[in-house]
Amino acid sequence: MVRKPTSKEAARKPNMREAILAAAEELFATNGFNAVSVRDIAQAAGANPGSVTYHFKTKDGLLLEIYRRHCGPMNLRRSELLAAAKRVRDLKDRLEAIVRAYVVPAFTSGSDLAGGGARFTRLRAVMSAEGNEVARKIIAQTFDDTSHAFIDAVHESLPHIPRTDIVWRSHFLLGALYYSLVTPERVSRLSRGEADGSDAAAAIEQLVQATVAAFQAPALDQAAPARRRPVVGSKT
Amino acid sequence: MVRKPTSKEAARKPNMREAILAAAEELFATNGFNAVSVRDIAQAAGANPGSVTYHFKTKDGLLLEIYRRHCGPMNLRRSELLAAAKRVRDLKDRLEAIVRAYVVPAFTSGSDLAGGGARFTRLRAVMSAEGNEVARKIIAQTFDDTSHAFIDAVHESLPHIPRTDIVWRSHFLLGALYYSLVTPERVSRLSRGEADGSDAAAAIEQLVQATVAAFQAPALDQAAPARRRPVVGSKT
DNA sequence: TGATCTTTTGTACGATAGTACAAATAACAT
DNA sequence: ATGTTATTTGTACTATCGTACAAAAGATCA
Repeated sequence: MVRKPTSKEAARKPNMREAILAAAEELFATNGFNAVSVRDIAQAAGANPGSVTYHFKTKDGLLLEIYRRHCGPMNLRRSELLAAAKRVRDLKDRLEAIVRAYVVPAFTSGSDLAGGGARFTRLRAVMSAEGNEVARKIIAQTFDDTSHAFIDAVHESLPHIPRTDIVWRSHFLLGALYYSLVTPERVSRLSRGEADGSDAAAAIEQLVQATVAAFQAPALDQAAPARRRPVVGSKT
Repeated sequence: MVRKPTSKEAARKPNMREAILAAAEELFATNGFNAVSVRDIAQAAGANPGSVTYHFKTKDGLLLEIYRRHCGPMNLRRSELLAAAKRVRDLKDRLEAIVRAYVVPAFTSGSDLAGGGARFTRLRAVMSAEGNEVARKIIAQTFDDTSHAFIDAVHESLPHIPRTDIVWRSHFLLGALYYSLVTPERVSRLSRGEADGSDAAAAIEQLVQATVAAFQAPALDQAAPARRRPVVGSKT
């Protein structure tokens, strides 16, 4: 006979574990952690709820595995791009390359995982907003090294800017990046259709351009609040 | 006996409704909508779960009321500040004043409500990330006018920048603003204690400075992608 | 004071949550 | 084919969810 489904394509789903991971990633990224039930995930993956328990033990374990899956590749990609960026001769071009090294992997995945890194980055944004404990721990111990490397690289390109300012500005970058992935439709809406918020390439270019300019802004010398500013009572 | 609690201060809580609103605001802003139960809110407010149902009917109704409470005052404040900003003579100063008019009310409340607008803005950030339906509807129909007015004002200050770019950059501003309120501790951590992420005044100054620079960045002419950029394969 | 209205409390109900676990099934080495 | 392991299914348990509702308590005013 020709070919019994011997080796691979035996079951309906070739790899249920992957299907569950992908479904969970998508659902978590768009609805948050608590709004999504294990049953929702199972259904989206065409699996049985018990199967989720089998593969990942708990719902937290599933989230943990999603992070484990992506963190390595994405940070590796960032390191590579950052190393390449630091070799750029022209100072202006170098800063742009550094920013790009930070932004691009967040949009275009750090591995061959289906759907790209945009989905995972969006998931990180949502978990961050929800104050998810599992995510917080992983984030701090996995991304801080990368963030520091990025901040240092920017600082080397802009030695006259205090490190504090660079930290703030790179924080703004991450916030802008997250928000672009969380509510892209707002860009389309506010631009009255002239721009497409879910166009990753456009988002990257806009983000890089804006961020480079922000980094290059004059330092904020907190020693001299000399110049009077428009009065806007600070109640805090 | 001295004084029976005759008129006002009869009940232990002078205004339970307000206490519930405040507690819900705080809990939603830090944990998200779905992670917080009505019982959590009631307990934090020193109330009975049934009391929440009595005052707000449903959990969605409670969230709705929080928005109703803040949206008016905050947008009013923004309008006032924006109007004042548009009267600033110097062009550079005007742009800064416009940005400040957008940022400041988000941090310092649009009313006398305890805790300030920072908490409400953080709540908006979290709801946005969670894709909350109730919030999405209100946001679109309540804040879009303000956003358009802001974008128009910036555009008038920078006529040579395409409106599309302004939209993107103001979107980044909102993302940065949100993120600063959601995870201020990250700033403290990455700056190794040199900066305090929860210092609202510092956040405002940094954000305004960076955003003004971003707005002033050269336009992104999508007609000419002439100049070669560092190669970073776009998988999307 | 007593009648009426507002607010708070206590309890309960149905739905759904996460997860445990035994039985059923598929995959595979021998 | 058979025994063994890996995976999937089905079901069930307990906890908690949002919310309804009647009774208690408090406030208001004739």
